[in-house]
Amino acid sequence: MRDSELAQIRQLPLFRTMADDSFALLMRAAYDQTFPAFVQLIEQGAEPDFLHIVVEGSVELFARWQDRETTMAVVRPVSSFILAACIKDAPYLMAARTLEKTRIILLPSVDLRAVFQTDHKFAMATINELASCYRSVVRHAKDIKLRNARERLAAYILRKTRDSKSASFIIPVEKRLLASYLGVTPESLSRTMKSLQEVGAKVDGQRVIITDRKALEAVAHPSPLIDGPDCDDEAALAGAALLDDGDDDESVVARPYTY
Amino acid sequence: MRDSELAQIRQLPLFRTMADDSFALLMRAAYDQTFPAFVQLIEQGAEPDFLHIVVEGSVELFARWQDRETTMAVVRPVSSFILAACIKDAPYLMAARTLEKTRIILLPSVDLRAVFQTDHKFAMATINELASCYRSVVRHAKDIKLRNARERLAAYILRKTRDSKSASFIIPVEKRLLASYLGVTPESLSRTMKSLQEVGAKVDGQRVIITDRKALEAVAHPSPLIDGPDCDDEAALAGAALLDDGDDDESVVARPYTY
DNA sequence: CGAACCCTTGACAGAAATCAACTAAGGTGG
DNA sequence: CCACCTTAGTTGATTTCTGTCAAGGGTTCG
Repeated sequence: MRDSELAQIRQLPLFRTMADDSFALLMRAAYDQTFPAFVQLIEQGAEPDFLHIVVEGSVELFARWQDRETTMAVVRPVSSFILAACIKDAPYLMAARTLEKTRIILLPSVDLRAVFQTDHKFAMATINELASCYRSVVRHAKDIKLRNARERLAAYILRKTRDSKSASFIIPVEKRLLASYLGVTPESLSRTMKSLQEVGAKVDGQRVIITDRKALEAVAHPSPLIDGPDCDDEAALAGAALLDDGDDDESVVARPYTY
Repeated sequence: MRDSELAQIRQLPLFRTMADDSFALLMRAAYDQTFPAFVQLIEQGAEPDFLHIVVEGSVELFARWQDRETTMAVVRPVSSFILAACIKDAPYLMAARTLEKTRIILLPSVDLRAVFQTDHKFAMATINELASCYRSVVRHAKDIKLRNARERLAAYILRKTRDSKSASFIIPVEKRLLASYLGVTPESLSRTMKSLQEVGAKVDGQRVIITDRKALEAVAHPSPLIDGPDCDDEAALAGAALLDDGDDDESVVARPYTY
């Protein structure tokens, strides 16, 4: 593995505080692999062999049931995913696939479990990571249960432009994926998007332009208790991730789901 | 606080493995309070002062947005809730109210944070607890996003009778609350319940009787990746909780949400 | 160029919410 | 003890939202 990646991983909140030799031990058996686009990395129900860390590219976490699928999150560099399954050594609840050519570091989960048995700092970091992830899913569940499709989309748009000066942004994923994340069909998303033109959001291809933020806010009623802290972008779908440690309600960007 | 409660709490997975003096320190400043029914214990957005442990009675965790409410979980003895908020020292994402006369132990969250800085065993237990809670919410989100109301209800009924010999059970909460948990209106639940008569589930007041389990399964397609491990009951809404440690996919009963 | 795929649009169907009325059970107070 | 009130639950009528099915436009890529 290249030193530059190693350094980058070392700076992740999860690994930053741990002892040098713990880190070395963890990385000793690590793999560094690059996958093409649209490769399924893990299947739900499988046993967790590795903690995954996205170094370049992006990964979709999704869930399947019968013939249906829903995307739960998109993980971007540099973040880990499926931490919880690795910790519990229990079957993955979600599946994962690359959305583009993606570079992943794979840490054997046995090593992971061994190391946080001995390295208290690492255990503390893990606690923080898990608590953040937990809160992320709770917010997602609240979003889905409390708002309708229109309100969710409006809220998403506001999240994506919250702390940027700009009144427009590029949807960072295929619209069908955004639809799935928001819990609607692509057709519904398309129509809903159109209907938002009357309340302040125009769409042009992958670009969304906010024409009336106040009006949008009147629809979405954004709340930090659903949309996350002010500083962060949509953790799950936007998320350039973060070398920053902070609390999920104070950091620059909250960590995406970890599963 | 009475010794019997103390012993019971000590046996919780979260506290069982920690050092005696850590436990004593944690309990030193603990309150033991009994609340009447329908008292709001915490409000969403508030700062977490105490980790709550339900000793007797039951507590609803719910979320609010605009004029809407949705119940996220019901916590029963002996379980803690709002662990994640206490750890992160970040605002509660959910509110909590008693559903009946309820006895609660309150542990100052500053003590909590202090103790797992020093007690590695406790940190490990916290990691396990959080990972379980995380997986619970993921399952809830999957349930909501992947199944429709009818399928969710059928799955709920199957969960409630999964490992019992009996073909019937008593709905442990008001139906309106169950409706909210399942993400539908009370009217919808009532109608959906009725519609399930044709596929194997009769309802008589608070009692649900399964007349054709196979037919119900054909609707619900129960899966451990949504409905939880075989051994457990619906963690959130059923949950007599558990002095058992186990992994959420192996224990007798998974721990409810912790927030 | 054609095939495949994403997105959009339209027409329609189905699911669930809303509004309203009614029943039944439990509690209160005369 | 009974009239009265409140509230949970049910049922019916209707609207609203969202999904489904089908078709067409636009892109990309081999």
